[in-house]
Amino acid sequence: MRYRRSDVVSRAIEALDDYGLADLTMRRLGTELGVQPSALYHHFANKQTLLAAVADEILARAPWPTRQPGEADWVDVVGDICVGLRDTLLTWRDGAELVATVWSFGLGAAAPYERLVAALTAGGLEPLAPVAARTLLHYVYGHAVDEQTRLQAAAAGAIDDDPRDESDFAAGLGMVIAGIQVVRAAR
Amino acid sequence: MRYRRSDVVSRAIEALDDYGLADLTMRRLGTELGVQPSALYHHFANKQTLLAAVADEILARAPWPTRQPGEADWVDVVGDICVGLRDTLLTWRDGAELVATVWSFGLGAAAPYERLVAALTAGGLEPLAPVAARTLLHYVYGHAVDEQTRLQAAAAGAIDDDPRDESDFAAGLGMVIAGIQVVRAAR
DNA sequence: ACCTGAACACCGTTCAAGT
DNA sequence: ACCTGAACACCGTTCAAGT
Repeated sequence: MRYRRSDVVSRAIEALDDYGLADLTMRRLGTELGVQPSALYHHFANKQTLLAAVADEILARAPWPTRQPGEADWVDVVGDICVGLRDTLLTWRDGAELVATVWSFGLGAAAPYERLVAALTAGGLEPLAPVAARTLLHYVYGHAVDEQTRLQAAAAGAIDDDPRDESDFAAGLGMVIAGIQVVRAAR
Repeated sequence: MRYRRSDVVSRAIEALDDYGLADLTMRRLGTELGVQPSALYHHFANKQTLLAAVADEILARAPWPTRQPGEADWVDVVGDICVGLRDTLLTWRDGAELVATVWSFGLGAAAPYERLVAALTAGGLEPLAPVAARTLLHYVYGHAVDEQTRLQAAAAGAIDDDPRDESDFAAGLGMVIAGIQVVRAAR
């Protein structure tokens, strides 16, 4: 019954996918591990820290985009990052909500931001890179949270299923990227 | 000690501003009103419904933009709506988080979306209006949540104060609006 | 180093009963 | 119509003590 920090994180990801973020409690996770809830506080200072580790692990398991900064147009590299991020968020139940929250609180999940800033900087977007990266992330997280919430609400029968397909995400992403190109050209 | 639904909502807004969303509990709100927590369930089916009513009331108290659809360029009307929405969200503690969540769950807070769709439609943006409106809202909510979270984290001394001024919001908003213009012209 | 056991100070929600 | 009182099934977190 002796666990390492990484074991707890792995189990937490499974519990997230099985029960959802609202039911990912310290007590339930303890039960899942066959351990008292208080034992978790040996590995993590508090629940927020544990959730940050889960968000980071979700991002670490994401596949890396094939086209690298420098190899291709920044528009393609940035598009790859955003599409890949969205896929990863939707892979795990409540993944978008969790990662967005952890990032907002500044506790972790910084990888997508850093990758976007790197791609934009390599594309010569400095000094616009930070604003552009955050704008892209706000769009991706906002869209993914909406989509995931709607999917679950529909599954629970709470609201009628109003399906918006993947082209919806691509359309909005196209707008944001086009906007970045315009502001860049206007400088 | 007899309250109407609207009295409860008003008190809930004050409690939100005083204690924050995490501490806006049914029990605390009951105490605030001098009433048992169970009494609140006479006015609202559950906490989610109460929070939706609070979000709607926050939006109802927001000042309306001066320039109306048809009177001015859609770019200005849309800009007014987004700036006004951001101001309203930042006026109340955790306002951005609350309104964004209620909207995501489809329980309320639909006014900004409807106003944006109307402005975009009046500007001849159909059939792009719904995608454009959601993209704008994802940006505004994402940015406002970030800003509010950072302000509170800094106030609590959790993270160092890394101030980003209002021009940061305007810069991102300019990108999104420019992107909408591009996609429109490309059709 | 890792965990137990017990406690503290809370939650949202239900429901019979009161006025 | 609006509220009380009591209960149910939970929370996150702390901390002395065990191995």
